[in-house]
Amino acid sequence: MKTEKVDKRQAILEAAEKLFCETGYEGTSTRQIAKESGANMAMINYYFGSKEGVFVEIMNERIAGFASQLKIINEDKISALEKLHRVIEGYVNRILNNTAFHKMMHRELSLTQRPAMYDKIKDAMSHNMQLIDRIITSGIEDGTFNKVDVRMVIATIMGTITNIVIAPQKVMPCSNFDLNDPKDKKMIKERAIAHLQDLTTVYLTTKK
Amino acid sequence: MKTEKVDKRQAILEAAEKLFCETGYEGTSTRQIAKESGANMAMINYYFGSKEGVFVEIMNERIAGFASQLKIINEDKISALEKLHRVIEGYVNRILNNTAFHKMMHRELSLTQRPAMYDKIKDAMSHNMQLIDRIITSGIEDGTFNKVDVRMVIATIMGTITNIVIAPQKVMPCSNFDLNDPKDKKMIKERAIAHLQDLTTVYLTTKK
DNA sequence: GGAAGTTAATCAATCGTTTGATTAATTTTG
DNA sequence: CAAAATTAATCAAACGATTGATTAACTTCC
Repeated sequence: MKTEKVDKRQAILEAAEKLFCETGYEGTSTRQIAKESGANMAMINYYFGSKEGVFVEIMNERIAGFASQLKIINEDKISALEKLHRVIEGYVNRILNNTAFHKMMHRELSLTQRPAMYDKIKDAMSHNMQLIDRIITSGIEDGTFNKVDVRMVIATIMGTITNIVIAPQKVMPCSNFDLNDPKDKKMIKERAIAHLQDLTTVYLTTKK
Repeated sequence: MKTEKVDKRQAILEAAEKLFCETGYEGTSTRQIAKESGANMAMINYYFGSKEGVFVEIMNERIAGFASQLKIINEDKISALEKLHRVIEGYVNRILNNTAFHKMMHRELSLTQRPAMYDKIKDAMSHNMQLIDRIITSGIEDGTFNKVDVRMVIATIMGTITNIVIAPQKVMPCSNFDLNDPKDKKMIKERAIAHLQDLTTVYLTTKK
């Protein structure tokens, strides 16, 4: 018949991610997920075993997507500074294209409980960190970068982006702008990239 | 008798804050709060009306405490850079002395729901933002600072600190350090302050 | 004695999960 | 090929447990 083959499994994942982002993991009930996805409640346990199973699956898919998006930045042709700039650009774009998920990820990361999720998120993040660490360290070693606190510089790069996503009203408190509006998002992206590239250039390469 | 006058009201507040920090607002039950504080469950509603009332009271007390701690930085004697450095020092100390609360605050801030709390936190934060904004803007106006994206610089300062608190393993992933250990905390504080002061000095005052 | 503080018991509502039955699709078999 | 057997997907209903909140009785203290 009219085989409008709606993939309920996928519908559950998408509805759950939306709800987890909006109201948090604990704040979202399986009944809400079922209603939002148009699936029966039992389908959640049928496909994912449990509510937490849904969450884990969302994380797995996202992290896998992120990892595959990780480009090979280490072309020997370009300088450490250029590599860093590309990482910043990629990182800003990635996170600002998935603001809701990124907020959720940080929320769960800040919970001491749920150790499985914590480790999963941590591992995914530490990979990016090591990438940035190697770039900055190599720049220091070949003398193009100043000797700086590498881990703190990384905290600055990641923290700046996260701050923009989590508290956008803090960046432009007066205006009624919206990260969901593509026009506003584009503008914020450009500002963030320009700022971080400028900041790192000045801080890492200015000879005192 | 041994009138070790235990203030149940205060005990509830302290237990609730501890639990909210560890397991989140939704993840903490009133029964847990009662057990942890040694009070009867009805005491929670007797003193605070509701579970959310406890949360609001915690926020109110914390924010009030923070506001009173806000020193008058605007002595005309010192330069904009010096003012900024003092703000950084104060901000790092304040947040790293209340890491658990700060984590909880950010978690709640990242939830679209609970608008009352959202506004309360936002207002408390925007006050600090305006302070930093005024300092940087005045520095730009009198020519001692470069023309920078002020809001992005603020995002960098706040984001860096938050990043350290929320994901400490990202700062020192290899070592088994602990922000609850006073020795480690002191070290991280000093590194964060030194880094942010150095960063802002170089970025804001280096003539291109 | 009366207000404030405290308690155990209980409330309706909601939680995540499970059940048994039913339909739809696929595979096996004669 | 077609009937039978098997598997996958879906459903409404209900499960026991837990939720935040409230009640009414009791104690403490001024």
